[in-house]
Amino acid sequence: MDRLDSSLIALRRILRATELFGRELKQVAGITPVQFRALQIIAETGQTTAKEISRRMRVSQATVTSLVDKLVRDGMALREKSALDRRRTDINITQKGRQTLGEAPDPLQQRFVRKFSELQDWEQAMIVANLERVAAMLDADDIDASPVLHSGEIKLTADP
Amino acid sequence: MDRLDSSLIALRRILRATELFGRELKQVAGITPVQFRALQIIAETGQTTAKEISRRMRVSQATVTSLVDKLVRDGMALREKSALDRRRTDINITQKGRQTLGEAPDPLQQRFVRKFSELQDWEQAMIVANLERVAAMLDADDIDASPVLHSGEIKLTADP
DNA sequence: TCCATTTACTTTGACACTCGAAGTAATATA
DNA sequence: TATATTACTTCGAGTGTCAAAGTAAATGGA
Repeated sequence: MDRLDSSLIALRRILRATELFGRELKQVAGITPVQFRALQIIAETGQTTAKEISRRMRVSQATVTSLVDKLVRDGMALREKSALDRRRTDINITQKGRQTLGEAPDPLQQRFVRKFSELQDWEQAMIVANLERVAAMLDADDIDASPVLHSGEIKLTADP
Repeated sequence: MDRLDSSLIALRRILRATELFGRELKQVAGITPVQFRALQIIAETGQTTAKEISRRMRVSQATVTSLVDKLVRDGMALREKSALDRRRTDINITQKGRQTLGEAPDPLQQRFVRKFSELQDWEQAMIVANLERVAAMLDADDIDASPVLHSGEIKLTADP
């Protein structure tokens, strides 16, 4: 088998691992990766707006509404009309939301973090360089993702 | 920013690129990545069974049924009772299905393939080694994916 | 041969993610 | 003030996914 095939297979394995992780998260923490990511965004500052989630996750506002519906339903978040601009709805994280975030295993990332940390310094550097190179080859180099291993989040480097 | 963050970000970029590719494919070719992958499996031998698709994509048979329903609805595939074993349903690809496969851009993979092919031999070897290492760190090393950049396909190394 | 088991697949009902289009409410602007 | 823009929700719809239950066919004893 040639190198190209090997590289594609390795990529697929990486994608597959994240997919399986999603199911794991759902089972263990009772929250889906997408909801988890939204909750993370809310948690960053304790509150945010639908618009902001929509922008950062790159999904429509309609999607955010249904997403937040579920978080509210499950007691992880609260909606509150903004006092400053009453068109806005501030979305706040609840105690339970924080707890879920804290307790959710994020097992894929933990696994990776643990193993990565055990590597020699030069090995880490090499892996980072190669991963970045692959990302660039996928033409994903116009985006700037956060250091969280989840579907959804994305930030344009030249964001307004 | 430390190396760990950098590596996670690079991984996220890779995941994100495949996600965006999925939407691109849907827009351009009118077929979703999952359906595309199923069609590819059918196309490999011209026909296959639901069981086989289920096994290779690692989804339940119920999912395969609804997936194939859509392919049949869209004229990409046909069901036909097997003559040998009448419990079975052979799923055949149609002319239109082949055409879709042929014309679908699969842009992410092409992009990657093109750029990867331009690399020096030793660079390719290094990237493969590093990707495989990362895949192993994600604990995905008990699986053996096919050289196709899509969600879904997966094959156990110790498949019966 | 006959019945129980296994195998292959479909149906049903359910949930999550996603969107576009249309609607509501509030702010900004000309 | 009238119009436009912004922020969000609602509604209707498509896709992916599964578990559980059902149907139909083959297989393997007794």
